Amino acid sequence: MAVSVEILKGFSILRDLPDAALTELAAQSVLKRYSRREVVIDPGEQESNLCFLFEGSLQGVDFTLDGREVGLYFVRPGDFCGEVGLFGEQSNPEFVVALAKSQVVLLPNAAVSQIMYETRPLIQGLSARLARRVSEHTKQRAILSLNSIPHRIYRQLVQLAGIENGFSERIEPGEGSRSCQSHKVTEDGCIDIAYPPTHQEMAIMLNTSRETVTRVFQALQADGLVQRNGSSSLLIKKPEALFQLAYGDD
Amino acid sequence: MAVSVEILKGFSILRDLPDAALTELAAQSVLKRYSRREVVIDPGEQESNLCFLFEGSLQGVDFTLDGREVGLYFVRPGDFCGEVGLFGEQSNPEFVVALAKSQVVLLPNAAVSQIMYETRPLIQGLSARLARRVSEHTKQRAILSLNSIPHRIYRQLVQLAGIENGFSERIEPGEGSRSCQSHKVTEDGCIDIAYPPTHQEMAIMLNTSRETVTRVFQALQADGLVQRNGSSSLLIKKPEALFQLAYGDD
DNA sequence: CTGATTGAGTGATGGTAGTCACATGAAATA
DNA sequence: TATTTCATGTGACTACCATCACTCAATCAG
Repeated sequence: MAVSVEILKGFSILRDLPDAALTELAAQSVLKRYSRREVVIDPGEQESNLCFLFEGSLQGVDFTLDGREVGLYFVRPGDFCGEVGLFGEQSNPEFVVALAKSQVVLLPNAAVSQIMYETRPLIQGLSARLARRVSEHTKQRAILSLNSIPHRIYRQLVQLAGIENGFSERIEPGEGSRSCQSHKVTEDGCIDIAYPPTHQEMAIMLNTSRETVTRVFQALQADGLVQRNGSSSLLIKKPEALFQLAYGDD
Repeated sequence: MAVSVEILKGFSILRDLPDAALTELAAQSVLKRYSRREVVIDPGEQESNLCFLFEGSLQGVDFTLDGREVGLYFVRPGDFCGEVGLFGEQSNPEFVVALAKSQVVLLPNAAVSQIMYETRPLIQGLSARLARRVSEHTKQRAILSLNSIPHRIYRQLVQLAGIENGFSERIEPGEGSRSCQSHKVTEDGCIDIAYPPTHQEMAIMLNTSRETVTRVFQALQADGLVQRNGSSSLLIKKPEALFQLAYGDD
């Protein structure tokens, strides 16, 4: 059941932990496979975990009273989620579901919360993650403020492609800057988004309807900006043009 | 310039700090008055502060490229903001402006970040605050997911009135449960919201236009649910009815 | 006391996208 | 291979609200 220390070290937040702590954590953690649509974090459960995504794709979602689904954030390989449940009284406020077959390393919250305040790099990493999550929420909120829904979709795509800081500096094909990237740059300058969200999943992130997402994608495909390859890959064929659409002042 | 230790102790996160740390912090902090519309936190500034709101009302806002303003959260007396800038590489991601004349205790970030990892109750309180901020973002995101804009406004009002958990248990008039409340319950069961946001300020929180907020408020006033008393008080006259409107399944 | 600024109130109008109702295609499961 | 489920594609219709262009009232500064 236990996971090797090496695997844990693959996640940046755990990299600088003392070996003793790492072995301890590794002994209590498990690697679990999830299939599409499976619930990874359920706020109802009292036993919650810190979830490190090894492979696949997750989404944080909230269900409102009227049954509507709200998309909160995506989790891509190399990142983790479920850290909010470690702090404060209440458990994690939202659900996390798998968007695709995924492999997740589960660290029991109890194990982490026991040592986190004693382990400087751990609490440092966790609170930095919280701060980053706030920033991401803010960024997403800014996207939602656009009242042109196509623009929301363009921006979300820019986000997913990881070109939100422009496309000026040339990115080398192959390995990305992070440990595991979810998007790869091909030789001809296209960006390949692995396990892209479905239209429905994008719709709930952007507060719009599935049909509208479909229509916008149709237009983008017609202009040759993006291209679907089955359900596991979305190709951004003209990143600069997409960026221009998303942020251009025309 | 310095602020008394007693004032700092009025804020729950600082209450449990050792006296030595408190005196140290008090020596470096200042109490500053802001008038309406003044900027309390500017992400551009490198010198940033942790801002404890003593009196008045603040709002976190983001400005998008196209000049649109986005409302992120309200800060009410007794609470603080600016904690995101303490963590991670980047500074605070958003602006905080005063919605009304306010008094704010400013703790320089540098002073706090120097000691926070050594001071257990401090890092504990700060990370709990971060977690709570994430939860609040999520809650606000759920409000935004409503596609009926009147409903968004009803919910925001319920939030401001502090009755988001229903109005079943009787709240005693006078003092609230927290140290400083921004809403008071009057003898006849009304709720008085102090320093309420303007229509424009609500509009940017709810991703709608000022005019629409005005029209919805008109309707609410016509039905006798709410009432304005000048610019510094908004009276919720029928909290149950408002709650029903916000969450009723009819 | 007076002009200026800021917040609130109101009508008219047009575009947009949500909703409903399907059809098609592609996986997954039997 | 057959059948079901899920994701996508598409049209028609209409409600809703953003926008613009104002007025009015209150508050503030000079």
